[in-house]
Amino acid sequence: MAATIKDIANKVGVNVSTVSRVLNNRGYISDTLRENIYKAMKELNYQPNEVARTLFRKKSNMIGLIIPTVAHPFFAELCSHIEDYAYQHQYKMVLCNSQHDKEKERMYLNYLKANQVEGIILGSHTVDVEEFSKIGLPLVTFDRAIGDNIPYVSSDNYEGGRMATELLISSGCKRIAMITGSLDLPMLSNDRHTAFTEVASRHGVWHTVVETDIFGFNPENYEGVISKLFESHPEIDGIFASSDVIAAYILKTCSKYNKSVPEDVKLVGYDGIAFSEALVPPLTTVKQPIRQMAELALDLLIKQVNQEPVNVTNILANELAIRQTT
Amino acid sequence: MAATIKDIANKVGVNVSTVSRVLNNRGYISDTLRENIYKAMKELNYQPNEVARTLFRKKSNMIGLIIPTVAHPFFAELCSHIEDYAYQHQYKMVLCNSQHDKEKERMYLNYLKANQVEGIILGSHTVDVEEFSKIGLPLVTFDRAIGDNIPYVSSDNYEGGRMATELLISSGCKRIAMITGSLDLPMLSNDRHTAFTEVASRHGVWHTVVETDIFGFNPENYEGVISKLFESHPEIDGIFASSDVIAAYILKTCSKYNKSVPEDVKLVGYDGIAFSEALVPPLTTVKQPIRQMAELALDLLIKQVNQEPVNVTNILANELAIRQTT
DNA sequence: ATGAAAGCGCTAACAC
DNA sequence: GTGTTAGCGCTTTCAT
Repeated sequence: MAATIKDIANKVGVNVSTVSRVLNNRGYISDTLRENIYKAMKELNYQPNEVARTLFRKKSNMIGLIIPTVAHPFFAELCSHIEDYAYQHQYKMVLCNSQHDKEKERMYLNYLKANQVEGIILGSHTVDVEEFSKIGLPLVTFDRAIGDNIPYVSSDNYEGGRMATELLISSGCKRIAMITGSLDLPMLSNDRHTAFTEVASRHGVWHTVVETDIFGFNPENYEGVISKLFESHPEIDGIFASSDVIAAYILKTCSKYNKSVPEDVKLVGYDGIAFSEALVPPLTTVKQPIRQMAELALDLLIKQVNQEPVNVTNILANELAIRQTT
Repeated sequence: MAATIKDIANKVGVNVSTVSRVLNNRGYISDTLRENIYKAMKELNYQPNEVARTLFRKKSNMIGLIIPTVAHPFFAELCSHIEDYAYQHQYKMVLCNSQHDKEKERMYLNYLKANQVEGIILGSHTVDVEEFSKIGLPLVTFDRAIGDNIPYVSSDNYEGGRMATELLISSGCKRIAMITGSLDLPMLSNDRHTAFTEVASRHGVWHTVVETDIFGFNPENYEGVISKLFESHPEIDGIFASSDVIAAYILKTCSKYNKSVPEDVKLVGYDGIAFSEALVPPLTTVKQPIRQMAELALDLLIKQVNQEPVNVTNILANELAIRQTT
């Protein structure tokens, strides 16, 4: 059994409140007593029980992060940055992969609430909006506007889509396609698609859009969808992928169909994950400021915890990283 | 303020212990009372405070996972599977990225202990072994044997290295290289390297080994190291990479040096992460059973929590996935 | 400068 | 069947 504050008090022959005081540096304690108490703590290898402290203080120093899956590199990087920044702010992070499972998401929401997390960062939401509102906990979402007073952070999706599409067109593409994750979810990232069609139309460029499945990270599905596109529209000479992962599979499929990139088809991805640079050829992509997004999300969460006002809309600029697929 | 058990008791006009009883389904409660209590809970949107429960029960249902960084795809997949399996067992998971930072790792260790996690899964350890032993918490490590009674799980690194090297040689390679992460850390994955040199020597095949930096996921470093190898040994016709991420950069560098894979140089990776299939050409690799490793690790942890005996050594077989780089 | 006592929200003897 | 009480480990008035 780990030593408690009582053990320390008994050992030194003082009251627990005295020990508590040195623990929290409150009030006056004679130097010798303080020394003795520190010594006893060392000897008994004492560590304050943070659960008990949390119960009393009503402050857990813990946040929850709910994302579809950390196995997706974009979320992995996001998660890594959030954890990093949380650590700097003395917060621990419980990681929750919803797998787009409504039930799991709901369970986690309650779980987190019951465990007194101070707030939740949401990169996934399949559960109904009301369930979030009634949770009564500070919330920040990624790429989802789910309520008038729930702040969200996202990259400038429309502008990102615009840049990608303009680049394709200015590079000489005449027949362009967009391959995107499901557009069924009400996500801000759907603006990438809006921009694509608007820009292509404005330039009078032939274009088409194909959606992959809803689960975002399903390679078999990607390859099938892309192959089908190449079969039905062999003349396509430019593709905008809504994520770098999809772009990687496009690259793979191009190789299968003997199309060289960027000569036969040009390709632009989205996200700017680390792997996009390792691809052959290195992927031209719309680079989201992942680290800033992560830090901003946590800042917004902490502000809410501290009852400070926050902006609901938080859109960060992307950077077009022109590499060798365009 | 969230409703407490007291609020429910007051509302229904009973004692808190009665409410607690229905909460925990203990003892006899008249049906009508039970109904009333349930109703009150619904109305007040009551949720038991798990922090209070943890304090009393001395059971937090929480584990800690310490890894170098979840931004590395291998750890991302591992983490995802651990979380998945933990959820199935009613455990929550605190994610800790040590970034190979001794101080951060140490802090997290204490943090987790103080927060009464039931055990820790360690995919990173820069801290001294004694610090782990004295933590007095169930522990399971990945790829690291840090103590006689601390169970570890790993893939069969030697056998993996052997298969990879034999494949290179049987495919006709005459001058082979291994590019590996730092060998300075006392990790079991170093056996991949041992196997490489032993097998190559036994076959009388010329071979060389180059180490990248210690931080495992540093692209600039990878590219430099690989380029240097190609400059000094242009005749190399086979490479074994100690991770798929490194293999991806080798592929990229091959393209830079106009070496075609697998014609000019053959390549075998290690890990079997999702991305290895998306590469062009799809990467031949030693596929670790990541999901099983994750589940086994948690099983071992839970067994320790329940005071059940466990095997210290837990080595799982790899599968050689022969794709198109050999 | 230190101790005594109450209480954070919940559970579990022990009464009756 | 239900209430009373003590206590999990800690912090914080309020005394002295």
